[in-house]
Amino acid sequence: MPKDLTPAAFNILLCLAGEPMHGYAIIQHVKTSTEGRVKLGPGTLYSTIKRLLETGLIVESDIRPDDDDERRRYYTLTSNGRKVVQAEAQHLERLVKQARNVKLLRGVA
Amino acid sequence: MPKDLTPAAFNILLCLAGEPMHGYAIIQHVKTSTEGRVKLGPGTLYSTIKRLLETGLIVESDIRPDDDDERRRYYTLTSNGRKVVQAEAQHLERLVKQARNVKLLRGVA
DNA sequence: ACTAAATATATCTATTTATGATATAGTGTT
DNA sequence: AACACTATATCATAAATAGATATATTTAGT
Repeated sequence: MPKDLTPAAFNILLCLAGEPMHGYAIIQHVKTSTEGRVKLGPGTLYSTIKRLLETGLIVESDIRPDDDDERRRYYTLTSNGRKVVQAEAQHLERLVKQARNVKLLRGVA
Repeated sequence: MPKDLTPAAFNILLCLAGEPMHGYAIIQHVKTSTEGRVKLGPGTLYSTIKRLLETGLIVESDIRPDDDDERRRYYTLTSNGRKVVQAEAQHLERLVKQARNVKLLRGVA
């Protein structure tokens, strides 16, 4: 029974579900895609990445573009990581439906 | 600028957006409405309620049914609490859309 | 070439949250 | 009376987050 993801972990996995990415790119991707609402600091980012590696939800990959910045470390979702982030997304979807049911959001439930 | 809600705080406010409720009822409501996926323990519940009272997102109300259990303490959303939970719901809605965009969920974005 | 800003990862401490156990007591059922 | 359930509350611990600091590389401007 996978206990559910912290907000930081979910945001990171959501990025990686799009494409493999390195840490710094994740910070910026989260920042722009949420229009500044979510700011991952380095402390949260790297400690969460460490945890995600330990729990096998992501792995480091050596695939990278030619002439890429050597410092970058790329991460990809594992198949289990994908399952877990998908389950969390479904959970959030249900919460959003509930929010509609109590008129916090417009539209049909 | 209201920093965003913790998962526990969001779940509690989402309950109260439906109707005023007392603590123990919130625990059970969250449990049943999430089909057991979210379990609020007493530690998380009461410390989060305390915080929500301090930040003015909820207030205690003395309105209760006749012959109700005296021990119960009912809470209601303040207008600011409603605004904050609504903003968080909108944020979650965007995350769900992103999840659809990367094919973690089915359906149209 | 020199400089400054941005990129990139990593660690550390402090603060904030979450968890689970324990405590206490009222209520309802058999 | 005994028991399970309801109801709130606190405590100690553990986990997660935030923000500062450190270090080094890369890129852009002058």
